[in-house]
Amino acid sequence: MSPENTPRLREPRRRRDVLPETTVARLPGYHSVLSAMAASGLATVSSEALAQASGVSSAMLRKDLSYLGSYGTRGVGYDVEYLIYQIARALGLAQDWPVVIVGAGNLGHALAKYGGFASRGFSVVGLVDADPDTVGERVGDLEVQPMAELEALIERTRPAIAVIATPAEAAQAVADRLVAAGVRNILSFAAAPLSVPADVEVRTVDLATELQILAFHEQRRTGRADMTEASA
Amino acid sequence: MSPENTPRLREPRRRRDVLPETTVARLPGYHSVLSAMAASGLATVSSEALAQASGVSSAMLRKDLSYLGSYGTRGVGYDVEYLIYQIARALGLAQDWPVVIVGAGNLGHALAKYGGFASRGFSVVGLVDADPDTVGERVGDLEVQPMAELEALIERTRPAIAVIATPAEAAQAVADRLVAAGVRNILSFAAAPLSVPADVEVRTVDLATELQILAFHEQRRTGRADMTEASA
DNA sequence: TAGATTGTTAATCGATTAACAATC
DNA sequence: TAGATTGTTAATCGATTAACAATC
Repeated sequence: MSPENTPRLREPRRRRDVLPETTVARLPGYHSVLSAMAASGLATVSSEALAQASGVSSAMLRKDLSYLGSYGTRGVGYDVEYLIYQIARALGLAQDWPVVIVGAGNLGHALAKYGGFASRGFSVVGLVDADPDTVGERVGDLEVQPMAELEALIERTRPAIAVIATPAEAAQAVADRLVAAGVRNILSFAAAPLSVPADVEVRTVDLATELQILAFHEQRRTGRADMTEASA
Repeated sequence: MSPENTPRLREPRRRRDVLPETTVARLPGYHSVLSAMAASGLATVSSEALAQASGVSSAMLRKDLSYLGSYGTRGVGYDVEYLIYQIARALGLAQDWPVVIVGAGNLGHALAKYGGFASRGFSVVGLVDADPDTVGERVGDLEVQPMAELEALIERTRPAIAVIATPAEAAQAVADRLVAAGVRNILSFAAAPLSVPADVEVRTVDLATELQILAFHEQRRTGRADMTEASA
């Protein structure tokens, strides 16, 4: 980035292409709703209708789309196909991204076979596990590789993303090896804060925490005596 | 705060026990870090040390904890055991929450067997699937029930939370049935916006979207020609 | 008392919502 | 032209960070 005309002093909003993280997180949803609309033959859609179908407000939708550019027509709405194309381009949906999964337990196993990835442009190209009993097992058309092969596997397949599906205790060590091997994007299912260099993107999905958050709401709703209830 | 002197007109911050959603989402992390500390014999911890280990700033940690009450000692720090107890109480970790899973495909299967739930107070008490070939299959010590049994299962087990692990197309219909049967907390893995009454809590985890967000960053990092790069 | 560290208030930052001028 | 709807600006809201007085 920054070809020859380097920014003068401090650039006011870095480049032009910085989408807020919250916007990026919503774009896949718009894309999938639009795809369904296109499949049902819809040619044009208003921000109101698309927002409704996506479960957001129309103001937020228009704001989100405005970061991509001006692809709507006032008084008319958005061309469905064209908007699909623009969102796909922004997200990098055009290409196929190779993914390596570390940990072939229940979750790693399920993720490797998960159809939802392939359909959205991700190919699981490798699956490794520390347990010798699991190594060699066939999962879909992959064979579980030994942990020792991790670096060689990354070297060979050059994954854009690595998924950590190991126990929490192993997660940091795995992350360190992934980073050292050149991986810059990690999706972790381990309930442990990962420490990585600033240029590495990490997203953590902790399934038990998700349930915990819901349990908290349930507890509040049913008014557990020790928590709420103290009013006269 | 305010035991008998109930707030006059509009209460300024609803009750007293409203934790910001962001705070609730971080409490499980603090709890697990503290548990590890307790296991290693640590009796007391400062906000600085706990924050560091949890991957947040000490200011944010203190703010989060202050919503629960004043459980630290100035000049000293927090008593590890006591803080564990208070967080557990706030989150509802004391009790065991029954969970029903709808959809016994790759993901539902893995979730039913996932050890991370049991260890955090959740018991999977039922697993249903629409596919007659899957019904009757044994998963852990559960047997996959037919979809028609959903209401009866809920009636019998009274789950605090239901997990939707069906294809996106089926998700809304499943949610409707869950809500009608009395479920008030839903964790959905289906990439579809669910429409539910206001008193129903829904959390959506879309695995493909998580990868998509990372792919976006990878694309930006490697500077795909069509996205950025247009400057003179 | 001197040093450490909490709990809280105020400042900052970012994201969402509302409103409307531009324009099809 | 009259009606519809975008793209954007300004207002609001909420969450994070900084700072520090209270207090162990």
